[in-house]
Amino acid sequence: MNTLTRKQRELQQREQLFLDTARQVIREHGVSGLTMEVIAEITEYSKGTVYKHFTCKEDIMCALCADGIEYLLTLLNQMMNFEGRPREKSVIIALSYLLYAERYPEEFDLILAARNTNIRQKASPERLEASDNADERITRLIKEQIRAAIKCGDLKLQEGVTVDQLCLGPWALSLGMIALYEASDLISSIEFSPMQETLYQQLNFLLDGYQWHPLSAEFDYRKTICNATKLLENNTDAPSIGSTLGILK
Amino acid sequence: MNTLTRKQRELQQREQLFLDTARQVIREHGVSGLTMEVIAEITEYSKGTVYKHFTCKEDIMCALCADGIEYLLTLLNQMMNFEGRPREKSVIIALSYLLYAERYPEEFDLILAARNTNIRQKASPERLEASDNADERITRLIKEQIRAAIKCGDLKLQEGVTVDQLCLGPWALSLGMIALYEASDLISSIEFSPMQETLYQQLNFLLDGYQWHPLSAEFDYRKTICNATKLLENNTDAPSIGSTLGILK
DNA sequence: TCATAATGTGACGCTGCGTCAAATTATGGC
DNA sequence: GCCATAATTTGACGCAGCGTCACATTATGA
Repeated sequence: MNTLTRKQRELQQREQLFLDTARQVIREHGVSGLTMEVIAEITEYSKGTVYKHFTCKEDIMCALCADGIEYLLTLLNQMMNFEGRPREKSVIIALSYLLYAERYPEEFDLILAARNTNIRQKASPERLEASDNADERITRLIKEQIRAAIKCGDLKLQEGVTVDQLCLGPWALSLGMIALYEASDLISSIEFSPMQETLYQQLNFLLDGYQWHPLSAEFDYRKTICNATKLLENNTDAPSIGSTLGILK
Repeated sequence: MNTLTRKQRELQQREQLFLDTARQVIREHGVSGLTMEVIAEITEYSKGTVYKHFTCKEDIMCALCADGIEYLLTLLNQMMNFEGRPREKSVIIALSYLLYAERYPEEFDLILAARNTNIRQKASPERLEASDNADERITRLIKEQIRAAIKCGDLKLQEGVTVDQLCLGPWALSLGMIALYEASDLISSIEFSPMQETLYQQLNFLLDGYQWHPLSAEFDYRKTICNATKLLENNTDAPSIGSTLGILK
């Protein structure tokens, strides 16, 4: 029993090592620089061993993606403890997604890619489930805010509008905005203001449209953001995301 | 001179043939089913000839993407002739993007992929420019509506908000929503209502947030959509997108 | 009719994925 | 400590698909 758990621990550690290595490679050379060979070389294991953990490259990508969201969640959960109106918290959630993307654009490529049919078709069912799980936890967080807002009267569900749809709105807006900004060097027809600014503003418009109180005209969400951002920035650097080993500096 | 233009015409025709073939392959087998070999085989040319037209696979993907947007634009331009308030037209633009994605999900994968660094880095400068060009024309269309709305008093630009930012909002919302719905089978934590319904609703909220009149409570945009949708559906099937040859049914 | 230029071809080399038989290492009974 | 057996690790191998280029084919026009 003891032996077994030690083995399992070692396996888990190695898996984490592979993932950290993969993440590092992606940060340095982009998703296209990630190959199974490279992971094996850096970790000084063989390709075969890497394949004991992951069915294919796409499997690693999905795992990284889920891991990233998981990490975001730990940060968010910390932040959710502060006292504040539900709308404040919603804004923070949406923007933290963006902060993550701004800090690690290569990894955000992953988050977009992992929503792509071709990737998902190849990844193993277990990874997909893990990925789904991470998504679920993040949507739960958002939905909690919506429900809280409804409960305290800040928000009223209009006829024919569901909580799930309200959850999709800011999510889609953030995701789409990040995707567009990632490609902003390609899009010459738009003058791109700082992404944070634009998303903040559009998000306010959207939530104002929901009639989610306090409306942006009645409240200074900038202050909320400012505090939360500081909190996040202090934290993000600490450990390599998802790594308990800190092998990769 | 005459010979030269004939030659050029032939070249152009062949390029279109390659593109149509590639599109067809993607529709049938997804982006991952697209290989240079397959295109060569189907068209009964050799790989080398395909490479005379496109520098690499990513180059074809970018070209297809630009072509798709170009096609969307021709449809949109037709529709823009109807009498209507600027907000009506904006809603139509955003939703037609979605209709295109719903009809050809494989191709929408392309639109997402073409915004991805790894693809863009490989494509040729010329393709990127063509792609940028298509984007520009579509943003111009959106911005026209915004400016028209400002001019006729339906919309007032708030302090610190630019036309470009207002253009990014609905664009990001649509793009993000489509991306999320593409992955909806993976996301079990959300109950997905029909995508059109959700996007329509969220878009209304966003534009209401802009205080873009007439507000959704004051006007039935559903009717606008309904008419426009019919128009689009009749048209979309006619020619294979971008193809003047109609070789592929 | 033939020399020359333009165009098209597919065999080839390369990279990176994923596999699997063989080598290496760990385990546990004596 | 020794050996049989099981578990783990390895890297050579086969394969697919990309992109190239020397050669083959076709067009041009003198």
